[in-house]
Amino acid sequence: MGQYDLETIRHSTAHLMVQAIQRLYPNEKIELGIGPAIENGFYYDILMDKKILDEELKNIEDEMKKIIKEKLPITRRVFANREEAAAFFKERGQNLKVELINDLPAGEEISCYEQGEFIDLCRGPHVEHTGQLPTFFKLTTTAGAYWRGDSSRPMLQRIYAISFDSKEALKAHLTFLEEAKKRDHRKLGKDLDLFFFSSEAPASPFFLPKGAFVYNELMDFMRRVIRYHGYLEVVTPQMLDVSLWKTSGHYDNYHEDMFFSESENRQFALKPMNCPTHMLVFQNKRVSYRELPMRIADFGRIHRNERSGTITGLTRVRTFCQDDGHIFLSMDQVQNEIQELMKIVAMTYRHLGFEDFSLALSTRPEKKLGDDATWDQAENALKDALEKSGVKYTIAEGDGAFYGPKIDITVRDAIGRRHQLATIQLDFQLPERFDLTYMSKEGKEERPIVIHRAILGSLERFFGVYLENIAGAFPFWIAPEQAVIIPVNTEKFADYCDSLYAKFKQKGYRVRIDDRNESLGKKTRESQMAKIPFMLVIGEKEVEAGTVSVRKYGEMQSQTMSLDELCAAFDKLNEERNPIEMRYFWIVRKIFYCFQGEAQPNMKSPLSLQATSKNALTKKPFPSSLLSLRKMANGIWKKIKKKFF
RNA sequence: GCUGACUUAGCUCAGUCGGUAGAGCAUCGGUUUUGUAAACCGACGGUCGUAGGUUCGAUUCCUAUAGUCAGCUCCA
Repeated sequence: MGQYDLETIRHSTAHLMVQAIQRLYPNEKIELGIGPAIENGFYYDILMDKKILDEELKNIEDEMKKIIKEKLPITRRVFANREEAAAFFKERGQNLKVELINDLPAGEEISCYEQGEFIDLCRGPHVEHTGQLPTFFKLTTTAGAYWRGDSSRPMLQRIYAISFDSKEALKAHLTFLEEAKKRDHRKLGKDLDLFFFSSEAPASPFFLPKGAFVYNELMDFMRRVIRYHGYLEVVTPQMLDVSLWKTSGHYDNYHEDMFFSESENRQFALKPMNCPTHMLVFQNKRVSYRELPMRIADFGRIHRNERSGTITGLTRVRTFCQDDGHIFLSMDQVQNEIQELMKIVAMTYRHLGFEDFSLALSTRPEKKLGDDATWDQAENALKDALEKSGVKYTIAEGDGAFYGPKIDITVRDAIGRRHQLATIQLDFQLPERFDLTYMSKEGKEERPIVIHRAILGSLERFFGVYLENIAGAFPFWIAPEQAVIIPVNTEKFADYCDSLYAKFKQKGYRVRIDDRNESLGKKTRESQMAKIPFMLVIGEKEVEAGTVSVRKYGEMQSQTMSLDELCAAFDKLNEERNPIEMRYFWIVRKIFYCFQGEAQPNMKSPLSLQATSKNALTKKPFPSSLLSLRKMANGIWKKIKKKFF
C-alpha cells in the first residue's frame, strides 16, 4: 500500500465503487461521468435511472470489499487514437465518455483501465490489483451534480466517499466532522439563544437579545476601526428608483436576484448593495483633490433574493448588512490605499482570532463591463500593490466582479476550514457610469477611481464563521453576558450579591445574579453550557472575607480573589475591545514623531507607522504582549524626553 | 433554480406495517436554601409543516406546496 500515493488509492477506489454499483444493479443502464479524487476522498458521477438511496450505500461498500478480496488485476489498455477509443465506448453505450474523448487532443494515444468485467476511460495511474486497496473508506452521501458543471446539461447522480490510507487518518477525519458538527453555528445559535429563523421570513435571521448584542458589538468594533482609519460613515436609503440600478448596471446583471416594489407608478428596488448610493453621496457636492482619498462607510441593510437552493444558516441569507465602504481616489493613490487596506484586514482578523489568512487576486470574468485596456490597468494596479506589500497571493482567473478585479481574503478557522470574508475591489466602471469627477490641483475635472471594500464582509456571515471559530465561547469583551453571580444560599447572601452586582453594573460590565431557587450544581452546569466567561460563587466564606470564588469558563477549578483583583482582571480583559495597535497608538505616535523630527499633518493612517514591517500579513507589527509594548513605549518615550526636552 | 432527503410539544427525540400520539429537558405550581456540570413531587403543553386526494377512518399512503438540510449551479 505504501508505494501508492493517496490520490491514486482514492481514484482506484472510485473505480472500485462504480464496479460494485454495476454488479449490484445489473439490469440498469449505467453511464459513467467522471470520478476524481478530492480532498478527504473521492466521488463518482453516474447517469442511471434508478436513484441510489442512502441506505443502499452500505451494500455498495460491502460489494466493494468483496471485489477487494478478489484481487482483480488492474490493467492498462491503450487505444491508438481518440476515434478508436470513441468507437469502443460508443458501442458500450458510454456516451458521456465519448464526449470526454472527443475533447481530448487528436492523434494521441488514449488509455483505459480494466479490472475484471469493468473498464473505464482513465489517464491513471492505478494500483496493480484491487487487493491493494485499503478498506478505510466510507460512502457518505448521494447528490445531484450537473454534467461538466453546466446547469444547462443533465444532472447526474454523484456519490461521495471519504477515503484514507490508514485507519487513524479515517478516524481523525471522522473526529473532525464531529467537531465541526458541534461547532455548527446553527446549533450554537439555538443552544446559546443567539438567533433563530422563521418560515415567515426564509433565509432571514432574527437576532435574539444575546445575538443582537454580539452583532451590534461587532459592528461597533468595526466602527471604531474605520473611524480610526479616516472613514466617514453615512446612512443611505433602503429603496431606490430602478433607474439608479440601471445606471449602475446591477439591474442588467442581477435583476433576477433583486426585490422590487412599486408605488405611484414608480418602480423601486430594495438595495442589493450600497455602491450606487455612495456614488450619489460623492456627487452631492464638488469634491476637491484635497479630500481624496475619500473614504465612505455604510452599515446599511441590503436584500438579495438568493436562489432558494443556495441559502444556508447565516452563511447565505437574503437580508444582511455589510461593513461596507467605498474609497474615492486618484490613480496614484491606489497602491498606498490597497496596502493600507491589507493592513486593516490583518489587524482586524488577528484581533478577532483569525491568525492565518491568504490572498487571491481575481481577474476579469466573462460577464463584464468596460474595455480590456481599463481592465489591464485595474488588474495591474492590484498586482503592483500586492507585489509591493511583499505578500504571497494566488490568482483566480475570471473570478472578478463584473465592474472590476478584486483581492479576496480567505481566513482559516480554528479547525482548519477556509472562509472567504473580506474583499477589496477596484472599480473604473461606476465612476464612469455615474460621471463622477473631482477638481484636480490644476483646476481640471478628473475622474476618480473607486475601491469597494468590506473587512468582515457580511455581518451575518461573519457572525456564523466567528461563532464557529470560537466554538460559541465569546471572549470577555464581546460576551453578551460576562459573568453570573451565584449565591450558595439565595436568601442569606442576597445583600453581598447585590453590592457586587451594583459595582460591576456601575463599571459597565454585563453581569447577572442567578437567584433562582435551584441547586448550585445546576446553576454551574447551566453557566458552563451557556459558555459565560466567569462564574462568581458567593457563600459564607466569601461574605466573611469579602472575596469572590471565581471560575473561568472551561476551567474545572475555581480560585478565590478579592473584589479589587477581580475588577482589575475585568478591566484588563475589557481592553481587548480594541486591537493593540489602536490602544497604544498615541504613545507610539509620540515616539514616531520624535524620530521623524516633527509630526506629519498628512499622516492619515496610524498603520503607516509600521515602517519596519516588511510583511504586513505575517509579521506582528507591535509586540504581541500588551505589557511589553507598554514597557517599550514608555521606556523609549522617557529616554527621548530626557535627552531632547 | 436543479437532484435527493427531512419536517411529531418551546428544545432534543421516540412512536403508529392506516384506528387522531409518548419521554427527557424547558415552562408553571408546591416542597427544598443548596459549595462548583441536572434536588424532589405535581400540572400544563401537540387538528404529527400546510393544502388537497385515496379510505368507513390519514400523523402514517398519494399529489401539490412551504420551510430546512446535503450536493450541483450561482454568490454584485
